[in-house]
Amino acid sequence: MNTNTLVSRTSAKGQQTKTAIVDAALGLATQLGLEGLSIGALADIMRMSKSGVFAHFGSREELQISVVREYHHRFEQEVFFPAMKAHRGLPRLRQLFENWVGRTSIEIDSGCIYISGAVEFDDRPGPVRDALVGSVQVWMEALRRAVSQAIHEGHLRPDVDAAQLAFEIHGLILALHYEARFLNSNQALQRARGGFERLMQTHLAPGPTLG
Amino acid sequence: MNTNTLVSRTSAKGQQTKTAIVDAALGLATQLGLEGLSIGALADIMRMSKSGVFAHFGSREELQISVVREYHHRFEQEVFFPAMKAHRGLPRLRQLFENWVGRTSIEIDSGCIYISGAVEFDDRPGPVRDALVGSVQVWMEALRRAVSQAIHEGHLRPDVDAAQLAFEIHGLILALHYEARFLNSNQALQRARGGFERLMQTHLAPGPTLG
DNA sequence: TTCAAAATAGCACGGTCGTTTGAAAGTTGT
DNA sequence: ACAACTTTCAAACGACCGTGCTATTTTGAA
Repeated sequence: MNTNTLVSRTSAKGQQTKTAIVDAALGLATQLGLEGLSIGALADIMRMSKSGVFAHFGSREELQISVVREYHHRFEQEVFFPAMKAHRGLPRLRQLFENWVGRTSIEIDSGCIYISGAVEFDDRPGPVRDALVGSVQVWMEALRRAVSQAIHEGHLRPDVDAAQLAFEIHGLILALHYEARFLNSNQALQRARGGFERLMQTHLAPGPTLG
Repeated sequence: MNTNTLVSRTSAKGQQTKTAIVDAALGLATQLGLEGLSIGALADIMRMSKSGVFAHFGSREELQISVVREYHHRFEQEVFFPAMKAHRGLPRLRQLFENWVGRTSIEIDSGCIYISGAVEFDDRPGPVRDALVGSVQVWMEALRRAVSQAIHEGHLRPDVDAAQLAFEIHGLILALHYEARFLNSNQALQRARGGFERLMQTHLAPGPTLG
């Protein structure tokens, strides 16, 4: 019986080193950006030849896309899924934001490729940009859904515009990233948290739910 | 009488073409970022030789710094100074934001080097980063001052934290730039304006001043 | 153990980059 | 018009880039 299809022809060792390469590439990309990611530098880190690294992807673009996918996966694991354990509505939205802020804080030393990638690829069409936009939109949609649920659960006022609130939350994260990472402000974290709290207070539904 | 100092040795024609080069360089940098700014591409646009362009600056870094300074100058002219004609306090703050939003909207086709530069240079120390940080901080300080004045004029409540409010306004601009330019959202402009209005309403001082 | 397939290495190509050098062309004050 | 100076050019350098070859080593299953 033929266990191999025509496409799948990688050995166990192959996949193993490939994920190790993507791992290192993600580390490089969070520091230098997806555009700063070079196969030569990656080969040095991996102690491999350039062509050895290259063969796993076939092109630099494919390598960049692999990095985007890996980042997407980690973002899901560290921000999205843990927050799903919180109660639907305001608690989950709070947890979502807190996880997001936590990740952004960690990334003060390393950078977020959803942010750096947006700047690098906003004028550069192609599959890398498409992968980036796709990942970001999945996450944005999840955020919007969490806001909507907080409204429908009666935690936030029913006249709140979910997309508008998500936009403003996004802005807080972007400002946190900007001021902490670029301007070296050590107050940015509390500013972002404070902004979120004020945002929630403003939109809180009246009634039995306490602030 | 010696009219020339040791350093100043540029002719009228020299300055003229230099500013023309910086002009073109700014256009290139707003599209491709300061890192994407290459002397070869610039020479093609100017129909000059690479070394001809290069000679005006002595190094790529100096060219980038010249671009940052020119951007700073235009930002002052188009955002800051016009808003100073509005009445001190809330009207001036509103005008400041509106001019900023207007510039960011225009830059949806071209990019803001205060934003792209922050991403490109947040991990790259050196004189270019220093110039960028300096310019941004001057502007941020001006924004904070405008908020403070709106508080002291009695337009905003006295317990408002000026730096916190400036942070949140900054976030709205960043989100506008991100979603309009990268995600191609055509609602981002109204989202940013709406966020600002809600921000003002929330912090408005009670009393004779109407919303 | 053998053998085909997969992984990796070595090397070279064409390209772009910032920068240097040295000479030619242009400008400017006298 | 001449001389001093500035601006511009062409060419080349060394470094790095992604990529395409070919050969070698390693893997994994029969």
